Amino acid sequence: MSTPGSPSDSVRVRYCPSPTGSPHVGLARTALFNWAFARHHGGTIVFRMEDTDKERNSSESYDAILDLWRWLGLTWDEGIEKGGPHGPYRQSERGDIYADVLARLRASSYTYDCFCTNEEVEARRKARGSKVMGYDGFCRELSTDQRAAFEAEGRAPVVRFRMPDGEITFTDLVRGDITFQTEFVPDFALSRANGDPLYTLVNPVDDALMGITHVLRGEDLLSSTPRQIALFEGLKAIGVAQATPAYGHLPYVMGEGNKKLSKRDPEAHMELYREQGFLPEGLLNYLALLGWAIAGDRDVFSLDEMVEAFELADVNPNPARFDLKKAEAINASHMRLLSVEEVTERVLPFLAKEGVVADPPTEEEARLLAQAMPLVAERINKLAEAPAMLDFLFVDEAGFTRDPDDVAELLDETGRSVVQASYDALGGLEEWTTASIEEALRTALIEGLSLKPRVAFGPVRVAVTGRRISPPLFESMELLGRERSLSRLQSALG
RNA sequence: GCCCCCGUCGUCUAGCGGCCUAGGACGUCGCCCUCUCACGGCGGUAACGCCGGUUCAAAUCCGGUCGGGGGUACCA
Repeated sequence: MSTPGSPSDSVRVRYCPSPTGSPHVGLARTALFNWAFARHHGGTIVFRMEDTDKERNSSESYDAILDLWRWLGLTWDEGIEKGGPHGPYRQSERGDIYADVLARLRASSYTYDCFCTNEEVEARRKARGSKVMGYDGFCRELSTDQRAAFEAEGRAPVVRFRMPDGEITFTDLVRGDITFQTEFVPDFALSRANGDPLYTLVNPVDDALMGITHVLRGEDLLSSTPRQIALFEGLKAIGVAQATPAYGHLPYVMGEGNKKLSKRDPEAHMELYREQGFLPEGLLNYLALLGWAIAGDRDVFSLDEMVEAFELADVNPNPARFDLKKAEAINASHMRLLSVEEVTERVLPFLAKEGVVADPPTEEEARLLAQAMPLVAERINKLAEAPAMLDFLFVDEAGFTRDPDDVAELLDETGRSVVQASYDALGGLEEWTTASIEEALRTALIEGLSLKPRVAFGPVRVAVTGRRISPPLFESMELLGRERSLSRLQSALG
């Protein structure tokens, strides 16, 4: 399976979302690529929660992320709710670990205490006319006197990492070699003045402690990579890290225009797609297409096929725009891959939510549904489209309503005369079957009234199903039954 | 400003020096099927940002340029 020099079964990757806000498509796409990569190589997936930001964390978000991951089927082997040898897996519970690492780092020459305020740094930068933003290294070589003076002022230091001189080159797993001159990478803070560790510290520390071998993340983190690589040298020196992971930066998922899909954009939220009735496998298939292709002439595939074929070298570094239309088309393809029984199964929660059937459905409802779904399954592209197509069959006569717009358009005077003729033609039918209904109506309307089919059946459809759009009319009437069908034709006249 | 990334149809992409008068998918347009819708079928539309270089040969390699994006925090 594994070849020399390529990732082997020792691959360890991680999901590390922070529970702030609702899960984003970019987050899911990144998770998917990590998942596919790890599964392809028989590796291990660690799930940890980066909940260091006390201000923005929420348990709702935490739950939403786990819920989403389970729905999508993005499994993991170690971490949140699973445990493992490197826990705890919530950063909020790892304070002692970070404090210890920070203390050891502070005792080394890799860091130094910095007493500067942002204002002071900015003032110095302006005075110097420097083009490089960020910290200027002022506190790098503080004398004991200077230090004492700051402390006498009541200042508390942040711990800063001392970037080495020279350049840092790494081989990005999707982009190839990337080099940064460290003069453009300022010394960065690892902790706040109050001692709280920052993301810059905890993310690499956890990767180190959890033995992460491959870090696949968003392109937005590309420019922080030299800092992490430099930090890893320090972590290795103090015995916290064994090795520096390999990094791969996945392309952005963009929204409309040229902006990165932002949290404020409703299309960015994964819940939306779930609510609309996307299939997890359909959504994931589409997400996979954002930066990866299984073949030149094919874009519908299963997750198993993706795992089989996925290689990081094939990931396209270009940013990709999220295209709802295509996402829906891919989803529709997956819908057509399901059996009617499977579609029925998946549609059930949507029907229950809309009150079309009980939860769980009654025996009678289940029976009707089994008859109706073959008509519906092939004409919906998302699960949430089902209730509107089916409710006319399940609603009782007292609760039956018609779409006002469709009524206005199709049940005008001529429309009602068509309905009347239909009522007359069907009233005496001996056998109530799709074929006999169709024959009777065609005879009465097409031949009798010389109407064009679409003109003839439109009003009948609205009368019986309440909508201009419905499953096939004659089949629908058979399922509805003679009594209710006739009663609806009748009520459409009044 | 500075640093980094990116650049093939409207969109997602295939392409890794000759198979390319550039392929597929979504979209879009036209037609067919048809009781609505959806499906399905057929056909059309449409791209290698630009300029140099390397080479017998470049969408593919190199340089530049232009354009887009991101990063420049005691956020993550």
